[in-house]
Amino acid sequence: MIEQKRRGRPRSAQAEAAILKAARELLDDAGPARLTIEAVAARAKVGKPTIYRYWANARELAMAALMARMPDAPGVEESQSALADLRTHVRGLIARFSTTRGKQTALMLATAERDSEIFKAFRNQVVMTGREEGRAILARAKMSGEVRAELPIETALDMIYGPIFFRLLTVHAPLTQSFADEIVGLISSGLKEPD
Amino acid sequence: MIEQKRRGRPRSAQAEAAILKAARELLDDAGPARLTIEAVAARAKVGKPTIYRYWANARELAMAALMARMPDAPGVEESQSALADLRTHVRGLIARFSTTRGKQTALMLATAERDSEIFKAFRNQVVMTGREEGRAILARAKMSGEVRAELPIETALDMIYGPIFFRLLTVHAPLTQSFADEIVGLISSGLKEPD
DNA sequence: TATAAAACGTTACGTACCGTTTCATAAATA
DNA sequence: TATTTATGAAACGGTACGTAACGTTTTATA
Repeated sequence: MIEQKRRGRPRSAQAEAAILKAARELLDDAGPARLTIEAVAARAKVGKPTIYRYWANARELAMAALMARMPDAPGVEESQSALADLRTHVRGLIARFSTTRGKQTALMLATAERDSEIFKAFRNQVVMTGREEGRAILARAKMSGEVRAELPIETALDMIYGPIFFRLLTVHAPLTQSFADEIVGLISSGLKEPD
Repeated sequence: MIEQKRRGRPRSAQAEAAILKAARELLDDAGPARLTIEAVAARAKVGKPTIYRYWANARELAMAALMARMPDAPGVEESQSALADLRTHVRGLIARFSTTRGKQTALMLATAERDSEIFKAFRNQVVMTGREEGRAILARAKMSGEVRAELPIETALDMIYGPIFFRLLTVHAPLTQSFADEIVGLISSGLKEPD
């Protein structure tokens, strides 16, 4: 992809940065509900049309701002036990999502328009990359025999990410590190009486 | 509770019914986003203040309309195997929630104000009653020894409801009956190689 | 060097809902 | 009959939307 030089005045990277910065500040100060285009424009000292040139509406802008914020998953180093790595992975996941930003991210994910492009990008970045790592760990666990070969990996992954998401959104119970341990413990040993 | 006769003109049960009917129709035709007080008032041929006399805002009205719609859980009859009953329970859950109404309900749950009274009522009706049944089944499974005594029941419940909720909201994979079977299978047998 | 293209900030516009208030009217109790 | 409360209709001020028009600024191209 060669960068084709457009004819007229180039877009101001400075304006874009100011918009994203203002959006982030509004997310922190006032929450996603008060992230309005007009408020962002005022705060960033930018015209509304400039914002609409980059994003279609306030939701997309919010997702962009959150994407720029969410730290990447730290990445789990392989140890001898894949299940131990899984535990580390889930613990990290919970740590990252039990922040204000994490909650806002989950809420965004839950309420966004399902078929927009930005939603897919958002989902891919904030959910699916973490999921990739989980999938790799489980695959490794299969190889090493720590886990049975017929394990339905996708379902197992949903049983890891689903409960975290669930607690984030329904807040019926706290999202603690011990929850991570229980999830992994339960998924690895099942409910049956140990023989 | 004796019904204390109020002094003036009584509230019109007919108006309330018309409002709820209009709200349900709008949910079906246009989705939760287009359920506005003005649209409901126009459709129900009712004044806006009448609506506000019953509900504080459009979200509460939407929850009320959905509550009136969600069918109660059918209730699982006890069989000899508690785990078989659990499977029936989860299958029923998925059947009820993979409808348009189920999706709207999940969305409502995810986005509602956490501390409003109506939210608690809503959550209690659409989530917690089902959860009660799941909890009872798991307790029975403990009694019968189908499940080990140290099982963290609340976490196990989250690992049942969480994944369903997760797929409903992220739509990364379909919500099928076989998903129910996999969840129960996975939770009851764990990931370990069967010995 | 002139021209066309594109983005800029400003301002204004019409639309959609919000939640509230006012009003005359209807329906109940005291 | 007087009082009280709910009703539907209409209008209110307010917020935010998304778009269009404007003149200005910055760039590539002819």
